[in-house]
Amino acid sequence: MSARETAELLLQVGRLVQAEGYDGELSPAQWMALRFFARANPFSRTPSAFAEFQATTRGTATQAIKALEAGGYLVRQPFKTDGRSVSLRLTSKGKKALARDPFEVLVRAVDSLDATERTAMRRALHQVLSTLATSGAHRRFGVCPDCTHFGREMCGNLPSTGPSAAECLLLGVPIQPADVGLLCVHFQPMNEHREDGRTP
Amino acid sequence: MSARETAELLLQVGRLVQAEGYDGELSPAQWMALRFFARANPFSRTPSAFAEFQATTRGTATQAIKALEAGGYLVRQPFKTDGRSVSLRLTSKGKKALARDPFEVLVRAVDSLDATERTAMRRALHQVLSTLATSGAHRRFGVCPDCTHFGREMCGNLPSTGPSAAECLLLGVPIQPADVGLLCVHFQPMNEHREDGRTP
DNA sequence: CAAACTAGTTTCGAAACAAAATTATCTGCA
DNA sequence: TGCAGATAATTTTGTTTCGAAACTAGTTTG
Repeated sequence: MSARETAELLLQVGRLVQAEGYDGELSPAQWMALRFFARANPFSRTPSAFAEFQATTRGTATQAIKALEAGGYLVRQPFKTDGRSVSLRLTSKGKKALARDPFEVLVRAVDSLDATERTAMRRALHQVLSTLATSGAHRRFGVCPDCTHFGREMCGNLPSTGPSAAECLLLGVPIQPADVGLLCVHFQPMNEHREDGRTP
Repeated sequence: MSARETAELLLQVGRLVQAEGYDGELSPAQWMALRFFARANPFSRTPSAFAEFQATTRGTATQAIKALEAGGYLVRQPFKTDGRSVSLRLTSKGKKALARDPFEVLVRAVDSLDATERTAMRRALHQVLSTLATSGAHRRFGVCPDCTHFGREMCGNLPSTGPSAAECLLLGVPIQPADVGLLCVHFQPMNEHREDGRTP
């Protein structure tokens, strides 16, 4: 009983925020893309990653990106290692636009909650998202500290290695300190039983 | 910091559920309409009320309703008191369709939370919605027990009036016991300071 | 080197949308 | 009463978004 009511409230919030997204310079999908590329780590700033994040198709994702690029909010940069992939990055115009993001009203609304309520909600939402991700076919995005593949190297005793470097164990590459808080496509949540037989 | 993260999670859930809505017989907007008319009280089963609930225009709302009517999920019935208004009602086919609502995966996900988490989230969402509604120009929908206009008549001492009837003080009409838990357009939340000068 | 695969793009038709115009009905005011 | 303005719903129009499928180009595998 209460579950249905709560779920309806969740949907209401989503719908309301999406409706807000129509005012202003960008469309809801374009705002979403701008937000994503602002929050995604270097591995994840690709059209495919955004498509997965947005739970849509690559074709649709391309169109939102194309519009943002034409408007001067994003610039593309081909990968060195893989000629097929491109990396999207926010321009200064893109960064400035984020300050006018209609989504900010939601951030402020959440901010007006007191701290315990906010953390309770965050925990609950995390769990709901996990449940949804396993029931559907969608990938979850997360940040390094919550990820199985995150290798914290203790502050290096060897002077050659820098002090306390982070590393992605999946890709075997170092992670810049500034990037550990960004979203990643390769995110694999820790401490989760996988009931299905999927191999990641 | 945590507020932004939490807000992003909210948006994620919304997007994910909307994407689920594409599989099956109805479109996301149509599912939303079906849900609304199943949960709205007799005053509120109109195209205009749905448009406000959905934060969209009346024209768009009409189209979703038209599709549902053509599919045999809804039937219309003109109001007696006002020749302009129509009341939409779910057919048995509409009710059966609700059981296949893709939104049910979210209900189940919320249901997998433990009780304290769930109520905490519900309270938090309520407050977020209130904040959003006052910041934007949107009306909140709610149920009688939370509404200023709800008049609980103590169980009538006069034998002529029925035992413990509910009444809407705004409209001055009795409310069926089955309807007090349904959504209402005329909902006015209790115990809320209005900082703006709006007169309801 | 060829086949299979992957990243990204393009194209196309269907649906959803907002905005404006339209019709019918109701309300208020003289 | 009669007329002006408001309201409920619909229709129309043009735009945007979306998914699906076809397509290009680079990469990996055998």
